[in-house]
Formats: sequence, structure tokens, C-alpha cells
Amino acid sequence: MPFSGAAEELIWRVDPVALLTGTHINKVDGKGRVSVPKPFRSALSDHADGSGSLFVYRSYKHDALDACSTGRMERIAASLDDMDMFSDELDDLTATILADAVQLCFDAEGRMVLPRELIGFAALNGSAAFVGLGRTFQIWNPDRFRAKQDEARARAKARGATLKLKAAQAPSDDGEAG
Amino acid sequence: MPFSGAAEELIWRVDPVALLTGTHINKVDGKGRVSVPKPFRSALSDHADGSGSLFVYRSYKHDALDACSTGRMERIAASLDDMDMFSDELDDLTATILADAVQLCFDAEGRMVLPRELIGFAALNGSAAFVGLGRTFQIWNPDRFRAKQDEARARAKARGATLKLKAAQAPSDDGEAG
DNA sequence: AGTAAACCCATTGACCCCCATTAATTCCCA
DNA sequence: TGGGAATTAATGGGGGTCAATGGGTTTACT
Repeated sequence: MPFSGAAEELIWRVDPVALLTGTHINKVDGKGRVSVPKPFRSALSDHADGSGSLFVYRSYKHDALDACSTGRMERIAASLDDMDMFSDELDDLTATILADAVQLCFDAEGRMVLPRELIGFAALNGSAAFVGLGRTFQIWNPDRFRAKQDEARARAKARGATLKLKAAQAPSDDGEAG
Repeated sequence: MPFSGAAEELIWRVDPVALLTGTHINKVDGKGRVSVPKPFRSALSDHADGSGSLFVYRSYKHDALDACSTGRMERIAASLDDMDMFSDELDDLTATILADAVQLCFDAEGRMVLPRELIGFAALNGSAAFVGLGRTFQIWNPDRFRAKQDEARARAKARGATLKLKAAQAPSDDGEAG
């Protein structure tokens, strides 16, 4: 029964901020359509019916795409809006992030269509790897990501990377992952 | 009860201020007409029927046009109004922004006609790039913008650009994008 | 009357939505 | 505990709708 199903969905959506984790590989069809992995979709959807949208933009560090929720993009825009109008730094940041970000919404099947240009930039030939980064995720060419991940692991091991955990805290109002 | 709680949660999640993002390239015809990209148009239109207007003025930093919603222009005017009367700075800003701004409204097809002078200033030869900057957007010669964006990205990468996100906040009353 | 601006209409092509199929999991029951 | 059934995610394809564009016509203004 759809009703109780919807109710349950709501309950665990309300629950804090679902983290975006793991790597999911989906196909990109001729029209540029990709299924957004279900766990990501749930974390991103604004509405109870599962519809929603997200922002995608070219990473400036890798040949991959960065993606985030609309809530997070609004925070980015708000932060930029607080900077001085006409400053050079603002100029650069808006050009590399906002001017480049495309808002995509996923359809009833949970797919979004990636613009040709972005597909080309990230070299998504037939398949795409969705890589969870906590509040954000990236979209990679699967082979390239595997290579990058191997390097990262090797570096971390070599350097003996450590991480200091911050104290547990009340759920933030950062409603969105991304 | 969890259900009503969820419902309330959803209410204030509802689409705050649509962001102006991405780069859209449209054609400028012989009459100086350009289609305002649909997402921008929606974000700018004051009325439910989709009609609306916007302000366009010459950027003083680039050979491009700045544009914003009427609401934002009012905010700019208000900010200027807070400055000291007779100050040189106020003088300059009013001259470069307010004195230069033209109000354009788009027709039933969602097009506006750009004055010859502005087309010349921004070198819009046959096509124009609408560049979303969050609450504002610019109109560029597509080639020039691509060049500028490449530089900005290169700088961002070189200097490891970062942005401190401000805390999530309640939807602002800045009713208009632009 | 001549020029220019606003309005109206028609075409096309991209995007969005719907339906059908496959695959993989979970759930249930024997 | 194993097998089968039901649900759901992922995929493929086709058709309708709407945004973008080009051209024409009326209106206003000088």
C-alpha cells in the first residue's frame, strides 16, 4: 500500500542528514540519461514523493563532476553573496562554480540527463561512477576513479594518514547533503 | 506524530529563491532579440503568468552586461541610499549602475530586445551567453566568456581556492533572484 | 510616409514523461 | 534453511510537449 510506504519514507528522510557514501556504477545511455543511485536520490530529494533536483558542475581539480544538493548550492550562493560586490575573488569563484553549475532534476524513474558537455569533460563513455563524499558526491569515469582511488590509498598508507575526530554534535540544520 | 512532523518539515523546505546558475547560449537576431533562458525567466518573473522584467547595465569590469531582477535593483538602490550623500563614491556608483541601467521586459515568447548600444558594448555578434551568478547574471560574448572562465578556473586551481560556507539559514526575504 | 517597436504566428528540435522489460534483492512460506 | 514469489531498482525505447527561433504584421510615434 502506497500510503504506509510513503509514511515510512518520510520518517527516515526527516531523520538527520543521510550521508552519501559508497561507489555506484550506472550506465549512461545515448540520450545522456543516468540513474541516480537510490541511496543518493533519497538523500537528495526535497519532496516526499521522491522528486528532487541537484546541482552538477565540473571539478576544478579532476576530470570529474562534482554534485551537491540544492540546499547546499544555496548555501554556496549565499556565502558568495556576502562577499563584496565587484571583488576579484568573488569573480573567480562565481565563474568556476555558479556559472558552471547545472541544475538537474530526476524524473519518475530516478534518472537525470547529463549535458553533452559534462559527459565529454568527465569522459563518461557508457557508464558513470557515483562516488559518495559525505555531503557531496562526484561522478567519475569508472576506470579513472579506480586509478585515482588506488593512488589515494597508497599515499595515505605511505604517509600514515590520521584523522582527529571532532566531538559528536547535535544534528546540524544543514538539511541537505551535498 | 511522525507524519505531521514530516509535513511541516516539507513546508519550509519548499523552494526558496531559485538560483541563477549555469551558462546558456542563445541567439541574437537582427532585431536585437534574445530568448531569456527559461530557468532564468522563471526565476525573474514577478507574476504567475510568466511576464516580467529585468535590469541590464554595462559591467564596469568586463566587456559584458550585468543583469538582475527588479527586486535586486531596488536593493542596490537602497544600499546606495544608505551611503553618505555627496560622497564621491556614491557619485561613482550611481553613475555606473543606476544611470546606466535599462529596464527590459520580455514578450510572450520570453524574449527581450537588447539596445544596439549594449549589443555593441558586449560584442554580441549573433549569440549571447547568459551566465548565472547566483542572484545575478551576466551576458557575454560566448567566446570571451569561455576565455575568462578558463582563466578563473586556472587561478582557482593554482591557488587552491576555498570558500567558507556560512551556516544554513532561514530563507531570506530577498524575494528576487538577480 | 517612414521608421521602429511591439505583437502574432509557424516551425523545429530538444527535452520530459510515460510505458515496458530486465535484473537483483527481499520477504515469505514450506 | 532452501526455494519461490513479490517488490523495487535499473535500463531501453517511443511519443508528446514546450522552449527556442525565424519571419511577418500591426501599431505607435515622428
